[in-house]
Amino acid sequence: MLDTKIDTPINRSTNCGDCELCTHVVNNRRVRIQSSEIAAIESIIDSHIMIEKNQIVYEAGATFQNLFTVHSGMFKSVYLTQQGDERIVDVFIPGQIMGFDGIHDGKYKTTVKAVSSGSYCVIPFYPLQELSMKHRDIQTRVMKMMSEKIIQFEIIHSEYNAQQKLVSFVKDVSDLYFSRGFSAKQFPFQISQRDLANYLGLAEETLSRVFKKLKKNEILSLAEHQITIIDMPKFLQVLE
Amino acid sequence: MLDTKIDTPINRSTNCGDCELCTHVVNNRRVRIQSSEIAAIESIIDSHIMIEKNQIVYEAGATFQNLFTVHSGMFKSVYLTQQGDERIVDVFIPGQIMGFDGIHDGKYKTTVKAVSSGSYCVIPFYPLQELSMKHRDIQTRVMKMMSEKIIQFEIIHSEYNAQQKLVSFVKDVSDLYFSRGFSAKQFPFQISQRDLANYLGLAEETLSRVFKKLKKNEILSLAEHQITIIDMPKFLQVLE
DNA sequence: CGGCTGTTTGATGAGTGTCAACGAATGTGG
DNA sequence: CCACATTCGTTGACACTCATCAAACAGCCG
Repeated sequence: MLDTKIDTPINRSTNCGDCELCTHVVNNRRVRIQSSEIAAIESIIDSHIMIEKNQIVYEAGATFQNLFTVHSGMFKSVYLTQQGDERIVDVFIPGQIMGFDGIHDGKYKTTVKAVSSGSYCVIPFYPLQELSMKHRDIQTRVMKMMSEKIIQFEIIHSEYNAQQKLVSFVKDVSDLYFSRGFSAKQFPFQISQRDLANYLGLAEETLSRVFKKLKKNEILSLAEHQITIIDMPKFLQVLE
Repeated sequence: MLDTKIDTPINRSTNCGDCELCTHVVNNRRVRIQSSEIAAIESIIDSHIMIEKNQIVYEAGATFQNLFTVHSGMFKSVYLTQQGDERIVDVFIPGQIMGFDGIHDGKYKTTVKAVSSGSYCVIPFYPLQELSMKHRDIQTRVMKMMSEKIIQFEIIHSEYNAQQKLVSFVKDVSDLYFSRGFSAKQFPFQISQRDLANYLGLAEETLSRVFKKLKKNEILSLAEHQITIIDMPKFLQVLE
């Protein structure tokens, strides 16, 4: 993997037409779909809504109407268990689509909140479906995005130890930034260790100890809400 | 939950028009979509292909062309890790759709095999897409099924102990049978404990001990490839 | 400055994985 | 139909990862 570009650390964002709806990955790089279709999509979306930390994008139980795409910042999807505790089931970074869990029965199943301040776009679903009836490629894109999410979950459901869980998550974020032209080795990381531990199914203390160990072994460090992958080969070796 | 019907144990199957493509759940029961649309779907599918235990429905890496629906029996979806070991990432029973992991980039990501002998139907994807361009409801059904799968994975990714993992799986199977008019308390269960342990992320020995404990506590028993839920309230209590 | 929230550290134990071995069930070939 | 091989499930002993509890520390904001 090459490092082509290192830019300002906080809230790097996608341009319109760069989210998953309008792009797909070829050789680790994002490529746009046809511009006529992008124009059609742009005509229905509502762009760049600013949001503060901990504010809500959509709430579990609310009527499903929209999909959303992250423009900048990081978002978390929270599921409330029957026992009443919150479990973070997904984390989103710029370009990713949120809201697929609402399609099934017309109600969102999770609550999505901003982890840090950021911005997002609104994609009204029924207009999007109208477009899908006319543009086959748009229908295909939506299904492909959902398929990708299914694959992501199939493969996550993996038997990793604590260190591998963390490294695997950091690698996913790294890959996503890289596919959008940012540095794979250094990027913003605003999610709290508490939230991350919850998402990875670990105790907060365990996660803290794993970070410490990774820093001691000069593999990875976290400082000022910024991840630095110190030694990429060693980093990747953790997952073997 | 009421028990309306107890039938022969092995290989109970769905009728055509009863799989997830043509039905949705209302109040724990499956209801069919419009018959004109079912007819359209039936015109493109290839029905009731018999298959023996361990035979392959589709293989990881093969070109995506079809979705599949289980008609009878049980199927497993196997992912080959980079280290070369097999992890079972999903399990399917009658009515469920297989193959969504192929849409994303045109290649299946997992291999699907029959756990027991059974039968399945083939749904060619591009003809299905053609239908979706004309029938909005069909497009919606496909997206809803994918959404349901996403939700299923979001919620699985849960922090259960060994006993809860098993009970949760058995409950999912029970619910699915019940929604199709079969007994919720007694149903066929042909998957091997090895496969099930793999799927649940447990050691085979641990799973065996959990079954033993559940039997001792008169909650659940497994005999002759048949699950019996002995005490439904106690059974459900395990998940609290 | 005090009161948050988020992170770190240490001590301890429960839950599971691993290893080894055996028994039960199932399949196979003569 | 029997003898053997193979897969599948069971049991016990042990080690290890990680959750839990308790407490202190660091950073941030009013």
